Amino acid sequence: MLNESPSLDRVFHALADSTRRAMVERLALRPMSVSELASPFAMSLPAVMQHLAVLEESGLVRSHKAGRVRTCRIDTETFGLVERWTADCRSEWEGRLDKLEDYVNTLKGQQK
Amino acid sequence: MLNESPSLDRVFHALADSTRRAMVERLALRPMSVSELASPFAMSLPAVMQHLAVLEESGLVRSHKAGRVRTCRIDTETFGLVERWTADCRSEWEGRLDKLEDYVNTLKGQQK
DNA sequence: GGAATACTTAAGTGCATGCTTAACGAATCA
DNA sequence: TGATTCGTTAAGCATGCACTTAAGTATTCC
Repeated sequence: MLNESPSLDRVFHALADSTRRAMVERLALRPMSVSELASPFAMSLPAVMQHLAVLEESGLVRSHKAGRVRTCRIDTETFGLVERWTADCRSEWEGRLDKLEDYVNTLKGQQK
Repeated sequence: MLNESPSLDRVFHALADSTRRAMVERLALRPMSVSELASPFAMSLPAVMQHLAVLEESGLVRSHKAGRVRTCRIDTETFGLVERWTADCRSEWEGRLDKLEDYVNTLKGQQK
């Protein structure tokens, strides 16, 4: 299993906060400005900016500024990191279960 | 999108630490005792126990004790939570891109 | 029974995280 | 030009996290 720990640390940590996940869910609907993104959250704008910084450092979100407006969008490529890691773990485990099943079947065959 | 925040918080937080991810990767190979699980890590056993507690509370790992040995195994069902959430975000986003593409194609058609 | 094994609990420490308020900067509008 | 809007920076604070060491508690082995 390939070890991309530093970025996986960042990605999972970014997603471990429900405010940040809600921000990602909002940005999955469409790109939006910082203040529009912030509007449903009962916290100060600097707090939202800090969450946004965490999301950007993780690679889950990108943004660019035009005039005084910063527009944010999600970057689905980074979601691939998460999906790949979990799928790798799962397939390793399920492959093992299959081999175990084969082994049990072999034993059953020998008993006859 | 269904909001399973409390458990998603726990699951993502559990996976945000490289030691805990390495523990999960080890347990994906096969179930093992606490001390075997702990053996490759350069930290005290209590530290490993604390990581294990986080993993168990998240539902990613289960364990049971027989005699003085506690055996740990991963629970792939909980991985489904992660996979579902990320897939939901991705499909929401990609659905939007498709609709945008349709719209662009409509405009192109109108130009002719 | 006594020693070794396999965990478990408790308490403490230093650093990271998630906020806050209070300014400040820069683009747009009247 | 002056006011407003949109975002940014800085500083501070309470809480949480990832460890540590030290001292337990059951089991199993000899």
